[in-house]
Amino acid sequence: MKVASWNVNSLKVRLPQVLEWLQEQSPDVLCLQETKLVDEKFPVAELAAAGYHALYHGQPTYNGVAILSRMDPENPRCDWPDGGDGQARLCAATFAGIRVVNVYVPNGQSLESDKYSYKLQWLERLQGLIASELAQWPQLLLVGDFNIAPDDRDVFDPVAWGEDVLCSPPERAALTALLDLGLQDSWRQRHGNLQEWSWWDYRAAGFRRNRGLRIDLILASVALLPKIQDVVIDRNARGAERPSDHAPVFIELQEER
DNA sequence: ATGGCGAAGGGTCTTCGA
Repeated sequence: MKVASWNVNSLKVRLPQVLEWLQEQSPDVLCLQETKLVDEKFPVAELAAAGYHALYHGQPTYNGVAILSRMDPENPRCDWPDGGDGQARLCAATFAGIRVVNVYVPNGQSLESDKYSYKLQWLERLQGLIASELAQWPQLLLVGDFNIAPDDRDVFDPVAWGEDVLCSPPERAALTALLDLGLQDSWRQRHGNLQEWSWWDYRAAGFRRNRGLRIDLILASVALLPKIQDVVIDRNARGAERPSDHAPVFIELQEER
């Protein structure tokens, strides 16, 4: 099974690229972040024509997440048990017994911002949600745009970036707390000390100069670790005409037999 | 050289992203 994650920075703009990528890579599941679409405008028909079901959870202008899948999504859920806070940043479903939780973690803006404390609160709530999901589905993938570079190997210039937002100790501790539930950063696990990025700033020729961060992650529960065949960041998509600033990331799992 | 791009909504600019 192939499960992918991609922050598309507006599905309205990026739909042609998404359809092309689905055709080219044929993932079983593609989790999207920053769709920036209200549900009424989600391109259900175009994706169905490409052979994909869609579970989507949007809002006007900001955020928005979706899960596209070959299989019908089982036990779908969007947002929190209490109904959330109006920010469409989470959806989940089960495919062939594997729970896929798709998140768009708040950016945080700066350490002084209210958005930063919201980010830390959001991550703490996510920890509770993942604990309960794991209890029900030991085979779990937590994927998405985490807006956290796990450590300095995931930053093009860690000295310049320092402990600023995306790299601050409290954010990294929140990520560690998630991992401590029984998850691993699958790309890092597979690739040792390799340095690749999943996001490059639109400004300052970030992609051309390969100045980026690895903030789009696929966390796999320990029950899935023996099944991992490969984990890939597809930087080709970032070089497209009118690209998202994020590249797709995907994991390939050995099929049950 | 600390700003540079891109998207959205609304409207010729502001806010946000990371």
